[in-house]
Amino acid sequence: MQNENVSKIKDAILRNNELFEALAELYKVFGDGTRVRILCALTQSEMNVGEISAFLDITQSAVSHQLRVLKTSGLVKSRRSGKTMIYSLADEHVRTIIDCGMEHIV
Amino acid sequence: MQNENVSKIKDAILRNNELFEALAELYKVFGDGTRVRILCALTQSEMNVGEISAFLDITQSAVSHQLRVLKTSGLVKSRRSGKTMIYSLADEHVRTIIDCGMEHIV
DNA sequence: TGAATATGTGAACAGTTATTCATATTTTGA
DNA sequence: TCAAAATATGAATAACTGTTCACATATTCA
Repeated sequence: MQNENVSKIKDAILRNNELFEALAELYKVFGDGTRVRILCALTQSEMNVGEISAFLDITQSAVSHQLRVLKTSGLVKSRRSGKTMIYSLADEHVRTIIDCGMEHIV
Repeated sequence: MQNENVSKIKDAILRNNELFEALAELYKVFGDGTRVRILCALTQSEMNVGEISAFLDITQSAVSHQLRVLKTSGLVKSRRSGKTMIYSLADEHVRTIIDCGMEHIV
């Protein structure tokens, strides 16, 4: 009886699309080479847009567009420093998720 | 001098697109609601195509298409049992990656 | 203030992708 | 062997996404 309820709860959770959609949305952000490279660069140190652009050899515009995606999804944060905007990882989860994926690849 | 070399190595790695492209490819697979739901369903127990289709209320064809993606990318494996094909998670990494993402959401 | 530098943004285009529909393939059981 | 059941697959369509280009915005410093 207890087990039956637990099972029902599990089913209810599994049928709940919202949570999985949110999970998929998160991974979707990681599912782009440019964004992953930006995130990985930021695991080393914070950088401004120009530095990211030069370091990864990606157009400034493309970097800016992707930084917006990353910021909107809460993976990076930014602060202004004079004329430049300095970006950094929003929290440690980002590092963890990257490591987690790397673990599977290597 | 040692630090300089380490730094150069880090740079070399960071500039290496292939690894990050592979990482992005992996996450791209998780970046779809249907696939995530299938994977999550399989964390509970192995299932055949019809069961997955009924359980998640997704067209048999759509499930089959996505299972192929999941299998090609090494996230699920399958075995035949009579007329049905039973799918299950390929390894524990899948569970770990899902948990890792969930951790960030909740 | 105004030029220069750094970054953000909108539109457009090209490429990718997920679903559906129809149909092919494979296996079982009579 | 043949019909039925289960799964796979190819083509087509619709929707989404990343980059580029041109330009807007914002900040510094002379």
